[in-house]
Amino acid sequence: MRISQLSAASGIPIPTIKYYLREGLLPQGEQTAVTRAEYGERHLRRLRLIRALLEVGRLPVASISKIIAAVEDEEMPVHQMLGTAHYALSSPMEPRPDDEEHRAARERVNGLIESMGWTVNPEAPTLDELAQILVRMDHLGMPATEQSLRYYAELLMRLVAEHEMEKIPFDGPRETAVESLVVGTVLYGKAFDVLRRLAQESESARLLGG
Amino acid sequence: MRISQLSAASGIPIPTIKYYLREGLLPQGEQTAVTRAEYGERHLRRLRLIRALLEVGRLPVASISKIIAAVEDEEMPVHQMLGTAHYALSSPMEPRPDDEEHRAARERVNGLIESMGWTVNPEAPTLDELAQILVRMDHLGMPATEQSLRYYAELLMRLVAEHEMEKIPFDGPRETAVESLVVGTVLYGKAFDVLRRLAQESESARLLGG
DNA sequence: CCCACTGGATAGTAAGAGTATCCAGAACGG
DNA sequence: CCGTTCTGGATACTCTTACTATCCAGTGGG
Repeated sequence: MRISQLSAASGIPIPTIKYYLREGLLPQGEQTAVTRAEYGERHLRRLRLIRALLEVGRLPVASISKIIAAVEDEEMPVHQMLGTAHYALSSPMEPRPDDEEHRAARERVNGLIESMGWTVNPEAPTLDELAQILVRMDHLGMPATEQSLRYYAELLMRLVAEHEMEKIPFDGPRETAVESLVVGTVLYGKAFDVLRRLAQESESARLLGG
Repeated sequence: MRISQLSAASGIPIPTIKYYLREGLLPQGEQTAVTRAEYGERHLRRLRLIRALLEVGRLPVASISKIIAAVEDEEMPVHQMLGTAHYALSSPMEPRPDDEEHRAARERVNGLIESMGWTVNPEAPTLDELAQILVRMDHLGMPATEQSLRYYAELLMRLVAEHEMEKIPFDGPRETAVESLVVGTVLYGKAFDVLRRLAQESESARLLGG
């Protein structure tokens, strides 16, 4: 497959594909001559992954690039790779680390993780992200109670463990497993979000009359 | 409160506040002279809402502006207002409406809504958003089954109905109820997403050894 | 009565995600 | 074997979004 065919098959313009190549999102094609390279099924698949992360996950190209670098690093254990993906998914924080409010919220988060018995890297930016959300909720006068947080956490853990992780083909090739994890993280996350809004709309219709 | 004090209290620079005023995100202060206006607690609260939607919800300013216009339109019923907010939350689609795959996925979504007995406006862009996600999942070789979708939907409905909607102060002033709804939609949605990633990391550590 | 501050208008900036142009070197079609 | 079409690679341009910066004339407190 030459670049024009890859473009036709994926629906992505050639200059954009070249851009992804430059940014390292897409691996180089197999060079068959100085001015010729051959692309394959893998490139098509990768393009679909990129577009899903971009358009559904709204991830910046730079984050996708980091995720893909981790996916392609054969040395990296799969669990650590997922950590990298999660890291890239976290909204970049620009917090004052000396913020007292944030520190207090972060303590609440630590307590939650501990009381759930979860194993989470204390360095994970996800934890600060959650703390940040708690701070905002407080500011807006609708604080989240520990009780409801624990309820949500419990429920999500059940869901992740029983319905998401078990689908990951850990016995297949590494790249497949790792892609499934990333796609699962992003697309399932989004699907969840959308379903929540639909449930909310329906419940609002029931309560308020639509 | 003059603008400089509003800026100091909120931590947002004056030019940015002026920008929000221009864009209609923030209501004008009470004009006390040609070159003087007075801002109040409401403006501070509104600024916090804006920043939460921007930084946590990652909503574009234009969408926030639409939401706020709906919030301030006293004529609009609360349920319809929530619809507007949901509309603004949906990722803007740029689909070919003649896409056969999309239509099929949309049928699956319609079926899901019906089998759940939910009341959702068939025009809601949220439905197309979900269909889009299903298409991507198919493309990436990890299709979602009707069964798991129904499981998720059921679970989310329980959660929304029993733990989110009941917190909304429908008996208070309209603006408060409506803000709670919007904040709930966005911040709870995000909190959920973050908790899901934490659950996933913990489960991954358990399964793959961290 | 004067000078820092204000609201309003206009213009400029920085980051992110492409798009467009150029170029010289194949490749295939005739 | 030769001209047209494509290609990879490099560079430069564009468009959008969310701010920032400047300017201006008009207060209003000390």
